[in-house]
Formats: sequence, structure tokens, C-alpha cells
Amino acid sequence: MASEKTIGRLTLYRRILNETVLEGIESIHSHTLAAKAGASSAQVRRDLMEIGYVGHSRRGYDVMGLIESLREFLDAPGGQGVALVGVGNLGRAVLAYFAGRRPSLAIRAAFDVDSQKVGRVVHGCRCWPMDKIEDVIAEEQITTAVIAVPVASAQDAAERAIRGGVRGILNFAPVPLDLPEDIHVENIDMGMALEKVAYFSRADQTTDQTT
Amino acid sequence: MASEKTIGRLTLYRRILNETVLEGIESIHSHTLAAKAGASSAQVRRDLMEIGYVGHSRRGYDVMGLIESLREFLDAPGGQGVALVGVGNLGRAVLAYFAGRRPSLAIRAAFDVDSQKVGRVVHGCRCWPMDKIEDVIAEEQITTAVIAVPVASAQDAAERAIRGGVRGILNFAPVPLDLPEDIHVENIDMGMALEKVAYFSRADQTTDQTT
DNA sequence: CATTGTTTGTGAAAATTTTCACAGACAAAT
DNA sequence: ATTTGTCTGTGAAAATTTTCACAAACAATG
Repeated sequence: MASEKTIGRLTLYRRILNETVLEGIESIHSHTLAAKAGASSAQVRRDLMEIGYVGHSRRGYDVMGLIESLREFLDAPGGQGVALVGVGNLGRAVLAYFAGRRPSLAIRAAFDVDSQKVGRVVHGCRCWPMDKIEDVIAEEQITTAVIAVPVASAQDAAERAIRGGVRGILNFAPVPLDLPEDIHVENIDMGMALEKVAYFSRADQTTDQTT
Repeated sequence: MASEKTIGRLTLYRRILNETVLEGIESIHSHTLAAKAGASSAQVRRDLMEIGYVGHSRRGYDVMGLIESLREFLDAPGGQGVALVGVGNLGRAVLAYFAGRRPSLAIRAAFDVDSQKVGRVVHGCRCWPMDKIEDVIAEEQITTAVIAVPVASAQDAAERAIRGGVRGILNFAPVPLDLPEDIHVENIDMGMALEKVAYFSRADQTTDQTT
């Protein structure tokens, strides 16, 4: 029911709410959350409608309750494992980013062709050789893979991860992957993103910002 | 006139066409380009309509001509400079990614607080201390900045880049930046992206892939 | 030269996403 | 107890994006 865009914003709201709760704030209005998220208040209310969380008129949303509700909606009941394929600069950045962040969505294994990296533990994550992908993913019941390998190996890496049992892929390689359509693919293409920004940075282009 | 989404796809088409031309292919049909880009042929035709490039019925689009047309549309006439703020793992990955890729959109300077990094040249790009941002950006006429610093310094880094003259920002820090609305901001939020993929990786969620 | 089959360019329809705007709820103030 | 002002939840409108579908173009074929 919830669109991809809505899911993205919900995760953003959760991050904002986690900060909010640290400040000791107990309830929050849609327009406050909206301002912090860079959205409109109507948008926030629509999104929360999607997960069926109800606020109080005048008082807004109960922060703790909303966080809990988001957790129930967004997180898999038993937690989910993530695999990282490619432990280069980008891969290490990804590991650093997620290290110890969310236990219910942790990077449980990393893979690289470089035998120098194999066996080492980076940011609390063990690095395996590429040919162990299927086995380790299956064994650790990993559902999601992050592809951070060069373009030439991306398609193969993705296919192997899927053979291991992965159902969703976060792809950093700037190439569209050709995969079964029941596999969810999210592309992060830094080159494309930079070109877009550069285009809109030009004085002659006028469009408002957003993501 | 062209939407942000269209601009994104146009850059993707260009990348695909650059590969196509290497294969010695002289013309391409909308449906072929669409398949490689993961879009529909109607979408491709609409997008190309946007830049006013016309193909030939039955023969399709002239690859070289289209690349040239995309260049005219997407690239700034005199080229554009990019600054990188933050030379950690992610920053280095960004540098490696763009090193020597497109002369008209090159990373001309990098900045970091770490005095160990200052003065060094990473992937052909000199690293400056943070307090030189305004000066170097102004001097090099840099229009676009990539923010790859921790959350806590992202807002400040962005503001200083803007004071130097930057008009567009590619922000990797997982925090919405609060900036003048004439500044174009593009957020790449790896955490949000991974959570989205994880959500759609769950067996109970069914939605088709795309980006 | 006519026919055939394929492809572009594009109005119009469909689908999706966002915003508007307001009834109903309710805390606070009087 | 009543009024006041603000906030939610949501139907409906607006805006945006994508797809449909077909006339016009035209290379290829006979």
C-alpha cells in the first residue's frame, strides 16, 4: 500500500524522532516534523495516515508511540541481515556508516575478491572471499545486499547474492542491473546525482530544491 | 522546463550512449536505449523531446548526434568545478569515482579538517584545510560542492561552501540541510536507501523495482 | 512505384503524488 | 461552561509523471 517515496520519508521521520526523543520532547506537531524533514505538514500527516498512527488534535503526535509504530511498520519482526559486496573505499564507508547503528538491520558479512582483505574484520564485520557469497548469505539468512564493486562485476555480484537468497539490492555501481523483477533494486548513482546537481547549479537553471 | 527526474535520466542515457558508441553502433532505437536504461520507450522519447533532439522514423536516433545534443543541454559551456568537503572513506570513494572522468565536471579541490590529509594529493586532487574553503572555491570558480563530512559538520560545511559561491550541493550527510532555497540540494542518504531496500526485501512486501 | 512494417513525435488518458482546505477534536483561557 | 484558537485526519483538487495509442515518416522489399 505505501509507496516507495512514503517509505523513504517514514525512515527519515524515524531518524528525526530518535533525535527528538533525546531532547526530552514528548510530542510533536506535523508541521514541526515536516520542517525538520523538509516536507509539508500535509505530507507528514498523509504519510502517518499510511501506517495508521493517530495523533491528538492540538497536542500532535506522541513521539515514543510514533517511533514504536514506525518500528512495527518498517522493521522485519526478527530483524534482517545485510551483506556488503566490495570492500573498497565505498564499501568501508558503508560499513562505517552502519556499524552498530541498528541491530535489527546489521551488515552481517562482507565479501571481496582481494585476498588481502579476506579474513580481516572491518568495523566489526568479517570479510569473506567472493566464492563464499551463496553459502554465507544462505547460512546467515541475509535478505539484502549492498553492491559496492566496480561496474564490471556488479551484475555478477548481484546474481550471486540473489542465488544465496537475497531479495533486495542497494546498488552503488553506475549500471542498471538486469535482475528478476521480484527482486527490489535501489540504485544510488553518484555520477548521475552529481551531474544533476551541477545542472541545477548553473545560473540559468531555476528550479526549487528537494531530494 | 525539464524536471529533475528527466535530467537524471538524460545523464543516464548519455552514459549508455557513450558505451554504445564504443561498440561502433551508429544509431539506436528508443526501445533499445530504454531497455539499457531500465525505462520505457515512450519515456525515452518524451525525455529526448524535452531537449528537442529529433530521431528518424525507422532508423532511430543518431548516437553521436544525440550525445552531442545531450552535452549541449546538460553541460555548462565553460565547464564547471566541483569541491569535495570531507576526505574520509566516502570522500575518497567519490574522488576515485570521478577521477579523470569528465573534464567539464571535475573535482578541483578537496577539504578536510584532518591536518594529516591537508597538502596531500588524492586521485589528482589537492587537499586543503577547511578554513580555506571560501577562498579556494571563489578562486577556482567552483559552482558545486559534495558534502561528505559527519552529520555534525554538514550544515556548517554547506554554508561555508555557499559563501564561497557554490550554487548546488550533493549532500551525503544523513541530515536535511537548511539552506537558502535558491541553492539546489540533492541528498544521498545511504541509511534511508538501505532501510527502503530492506523494507521491500521482506517477503510480505510486493512492489516492482526501479529507482 | 506501391506496399509493408517499423519507428518517431505527441496529444490525450491514466496513474501517481502532493497540496488544499475544512470538519471535527480538544486543550487552554475566560 | 463557553469560547477561542490550533491541530489532526481526510475527501477532493491540483500538479506532476508516466503510459497509451496512433498519425506521419520512411527504409526496405517486391
